[in-house]
Amino acid sequence: MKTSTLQDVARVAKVSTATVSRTLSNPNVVSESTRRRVSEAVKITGYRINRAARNLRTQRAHSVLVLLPDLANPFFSAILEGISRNLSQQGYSMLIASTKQVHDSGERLIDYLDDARADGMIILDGGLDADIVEMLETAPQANRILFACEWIDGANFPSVRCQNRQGTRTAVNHLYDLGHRKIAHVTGPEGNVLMHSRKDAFVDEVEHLKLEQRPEWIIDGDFSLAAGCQAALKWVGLHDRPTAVFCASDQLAMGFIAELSRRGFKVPDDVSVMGFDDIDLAEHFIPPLTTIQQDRLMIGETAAKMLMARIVTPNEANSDQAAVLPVSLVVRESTASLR
Amino acid sequence: MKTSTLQDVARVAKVSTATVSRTLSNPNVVSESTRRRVSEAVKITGYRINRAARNLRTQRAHSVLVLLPDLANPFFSAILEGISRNLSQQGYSMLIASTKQVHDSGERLIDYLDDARADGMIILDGGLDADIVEMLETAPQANRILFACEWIDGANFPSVRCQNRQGTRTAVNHLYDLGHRKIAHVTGPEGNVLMHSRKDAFVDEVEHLKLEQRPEWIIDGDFSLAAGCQAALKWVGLHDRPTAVFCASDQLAMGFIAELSRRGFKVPDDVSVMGFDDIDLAEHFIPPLTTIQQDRLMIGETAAKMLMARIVTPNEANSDQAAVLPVSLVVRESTASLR
DNA sequence: CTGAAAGCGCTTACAG
DNA sequence: CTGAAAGCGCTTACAG
Repeated sequence: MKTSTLQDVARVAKVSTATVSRTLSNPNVVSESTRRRVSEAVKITGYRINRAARNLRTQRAHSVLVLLPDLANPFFSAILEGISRNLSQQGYSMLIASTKQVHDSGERLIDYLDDARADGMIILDGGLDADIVEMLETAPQANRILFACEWIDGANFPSVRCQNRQGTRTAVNHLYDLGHRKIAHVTGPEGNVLMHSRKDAFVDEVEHLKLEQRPEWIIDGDFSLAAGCQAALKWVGLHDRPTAVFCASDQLAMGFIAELSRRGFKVPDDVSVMGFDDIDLAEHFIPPLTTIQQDRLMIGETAAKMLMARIVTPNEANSDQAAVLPVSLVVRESTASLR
Repeated sequence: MKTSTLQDVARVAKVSTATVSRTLSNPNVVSESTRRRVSEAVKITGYRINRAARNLRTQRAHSVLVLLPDLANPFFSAILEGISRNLSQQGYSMLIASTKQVHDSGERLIDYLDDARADGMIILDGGLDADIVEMLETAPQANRILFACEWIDGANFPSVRCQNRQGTRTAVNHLYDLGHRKIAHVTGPEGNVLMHSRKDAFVDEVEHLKLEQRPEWIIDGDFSLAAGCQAALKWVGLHDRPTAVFCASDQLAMGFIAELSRRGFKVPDDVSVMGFDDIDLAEHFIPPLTTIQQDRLMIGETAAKMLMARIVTPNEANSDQAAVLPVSLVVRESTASLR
């Protein structure tokens, strides 16, 4: 069974293909009777538009590429959901690839835009190499590239992110309000924009609150469970242990707590621990994790919306260079008053 | 800056577009000197193929749709990674959508194939409505549809899955070998093929080992953390508590354990608990989870490979109707000998 | 080994 | 409001 084309519909409806096309894309420019005849013919023939043909003709791929650092990282799933929701609403498809894979396959990121596979891209990876960033910046399609969650310092791409600094301040103040005066921070990976943003805000706030600061209370991590475990060992080894620890991600916090309980420490009795993100697991963890919530669904939706605006009306760009979405404190049971 | 086309390359190389096309897709059918001239011209013009044009001409979308029940579920990320790896190797792109979203947007799944957006689809959702399944089965492109992880009982689609029955048997025997004779099972969601497959295998194996069986030792769940918590409450309420519990998913097991420790029970001291899947978190959980490992990366790769074979050579299909991938027992600390 | 030409299935000025 | 015609950028028999 051959799938039917505009021609087939036109023949059945006894109109030209132009008219069928118009009827389908802009019904109110044709007459009532034409509309009826065409929609009847569509039903009879079982016509489905051929997107490849439309894409070629309109010079639009009608799809957007989402670029992740790593497909296997569950942090991104809710963001994808948000992006996809907004995209499909506008008849766009979502293409997914990981930075690493694109690189390994010898392709260049910009190829996706160059070869008409995608009309724009949302990049969730702030760790791109400098030469790749430069290639993206100087590309003619640069205005159809947008970052979400992470971003590139110094580059001029629009971005969607959460209030990393504000969230960090809120976290430190939550611990402060509970009476904690010795607070440690487990950081994200070196070089990561989120890591720096949160660490800087942490240092600032601790200073602002006139709390004691020690270099060994800033513990290097990398957002992962494993790094959280490592950090816990460092904490255990400190002579003068902080009574509270703010971790740059929930995964870090979970690893931290896991390792501590393995060694006989209790959270929050022996130390209060906070995360950042509020991933699904956070509320089911033992103990349920106090954390800073970012609305990943909204980050995704906002990113898609901003990108689509730039794709549809490329001229009016640069009106919204960045969207910074609010975060909120979620108090659960991994933090407690200092006794 | 306009992107250059085959025409531009042809002009610079002083050959026909046909020759350029040949050189690019099948270099060894042209002469050495032509090859040199063309690749020189490609470099000069910065030519990138226009995929929309190629797709239209070749009647191939060069992309595959992966259909998830739910984008926000982290269980699938490793599978996507596997699929994407294989696909991009063959120059194919990966489109992602969720069953729910497609349905909500008023589209039909088969549209993706019908309108030349995708050449095939990998469905990770065994819970499709019967009418949708029928539409897929009777479609002309039915042979380019494949299920992975889950499948549809009674439908004739090829599928990739893990050894659900064998894994379950292995789990029960692990507990048996540790001395447990009273073993409970927390199931997946009613109606789910994996739930039935694992539950049936559980019942069979318990019977085969001549263990005591009681209806209340089969606890209804649904793969989620929350359901695991619920199940734990049921276990606590039993007069004669099983000494070991096999959960149909890791998430269930984690919820189960979390709720138990909230109530002062210790795992594995008071009860041994096992999961199924071996998700990333399993080894970092407290206690690290004994579970049945399925290789999600390989499931993804195998699915992509099987589908691509059917897309490239549609005729030779039906040679491999199902791939059943091995699982393995991973013993950690959530199970222990009965004392 | 190479070129001229047709055509994939649409959309969109242009003319009426 | 409608149709004839051009053309998006490729690939591929066909002929030489």
